[in-house]
Amino acid sequence: MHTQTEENYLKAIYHLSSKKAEPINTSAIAGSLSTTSASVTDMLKKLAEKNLVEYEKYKGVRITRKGEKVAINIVRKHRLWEVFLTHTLKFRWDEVHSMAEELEHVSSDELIKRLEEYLGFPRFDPHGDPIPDLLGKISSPSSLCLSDCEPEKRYTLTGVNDHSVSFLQYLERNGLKPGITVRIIEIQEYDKSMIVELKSKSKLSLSYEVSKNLLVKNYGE
Amino acid sequence: MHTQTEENYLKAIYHLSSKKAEPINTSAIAGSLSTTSASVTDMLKKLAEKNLVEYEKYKGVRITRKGEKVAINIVRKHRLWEVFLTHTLKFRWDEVHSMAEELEHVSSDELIKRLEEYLGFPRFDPHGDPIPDLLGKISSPSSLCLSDCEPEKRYTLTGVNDHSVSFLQYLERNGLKPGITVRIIEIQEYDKSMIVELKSKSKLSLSYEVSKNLLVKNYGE
DNA sequence: ACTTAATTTTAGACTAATCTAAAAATATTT
DNA sequence: AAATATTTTTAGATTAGTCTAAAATTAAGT
Repeated sequence: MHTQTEENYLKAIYHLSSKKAEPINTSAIAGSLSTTSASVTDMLKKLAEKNLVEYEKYKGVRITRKGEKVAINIVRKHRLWEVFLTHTLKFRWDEVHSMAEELEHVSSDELIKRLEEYLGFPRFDPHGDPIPDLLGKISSPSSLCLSDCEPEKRYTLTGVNDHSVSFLQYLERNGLKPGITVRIIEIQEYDKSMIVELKSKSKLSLSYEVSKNLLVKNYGE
Repeated sequence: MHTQTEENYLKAIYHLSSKKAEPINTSAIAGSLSTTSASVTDMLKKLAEKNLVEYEKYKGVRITRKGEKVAINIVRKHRLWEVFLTHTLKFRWDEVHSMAEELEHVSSDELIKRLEEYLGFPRFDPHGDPIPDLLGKISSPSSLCLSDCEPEKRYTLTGVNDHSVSFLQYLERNGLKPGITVRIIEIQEYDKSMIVELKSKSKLSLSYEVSKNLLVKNYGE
């Protein structure tokens, strides 16, 4: 259907579109794919030719409905494979990204349908990101940040804003996995760091930088 | 490590080496990869450069120890993914080949180790072909052909010689899956066709062409 | 052994994706 | 608004893989 490279460009443009305002400029895409602006320009022409993006010289690019459908399907595959790798094969959540980057390009849609069914139609991947369904519908993830939460209450960890391996490994080392419950003991005024208690009764100090990158929902919801 | 194309060439040369006598000639490789002899020649030079094959102009090619290691690892991945697709995701055995052709190029060796463990260290794929272990060791598959078997005895179906989709679908339609038991009722002298009885007591006539392509072991062994 | 046939390799060209360096367009600063 | 800086695009080259058509080599047939 489309080459792996085309799929990676579309995925990058799709992700950038949901963060920054459109249109997306060339260098942003080059940055997120670790390539040069010259290469991006070439590819944008090709994608525009196929009606996957709307591109005007020097004006940046926006993804079309058609391109978005392709991108969402890649994201869907990526996140389902991540669930498979953590849930079925017991990889840690900081290990799965690069493997899923390869698996997401395996073409069969029937394969991914069966995988989804086998995994029990999960709605979120191990990092708390929502998994698009067969029609491309995406349930909205929790948008509540731990940094905006109140002392004394309990919260369930649902996802992260920072997907970097180093952050995920930091969480892993401190027993902070998705699904886990924390109770905020107190918030320090001077640096906004907070002390939380885990289920195991052990206490943990989280910097503002960390709590800002943790997504939660109210306990019991 | 190696490109997908290089891996496919090595796999083809490896498979040809186990069927025909070495050295393997250019057109045989071209045939099995549906490409041209010119392309094969180019690739052989590149593989020879990397010490993956021994190649001498006009003399054909033979795979090296190093090349064989790479090829066996691809075969290992291919067959483990086939087990996953049939066993875990419930695909029919005639459906899995093309998907496994893509999955076999996913690079992570750790992934395949975990998959093997999850599947319970299967020794044969759904078509009865042996799965190389981590060290490249391959247990020898059954080499007993149903066409060489005797009337009145019972046999367990273990594999096939012909891996074509049409043959596999023929078997599927007639309830002939690996693991199934058949009893030979009689063998016709004039065309060597045989009548076999399945577990369900239903009788089936198999042409010599079919029985020649079915691998079995003695029931109970 | 000599001619013909088949196979294999080279030569040259093409596509996809990439790069560097230079040119063009846009944005920013004073 | 002119000068400078930044961004983006073009131009030209490179690598991997592929092809067709022609040349070189090996094999086969009489």
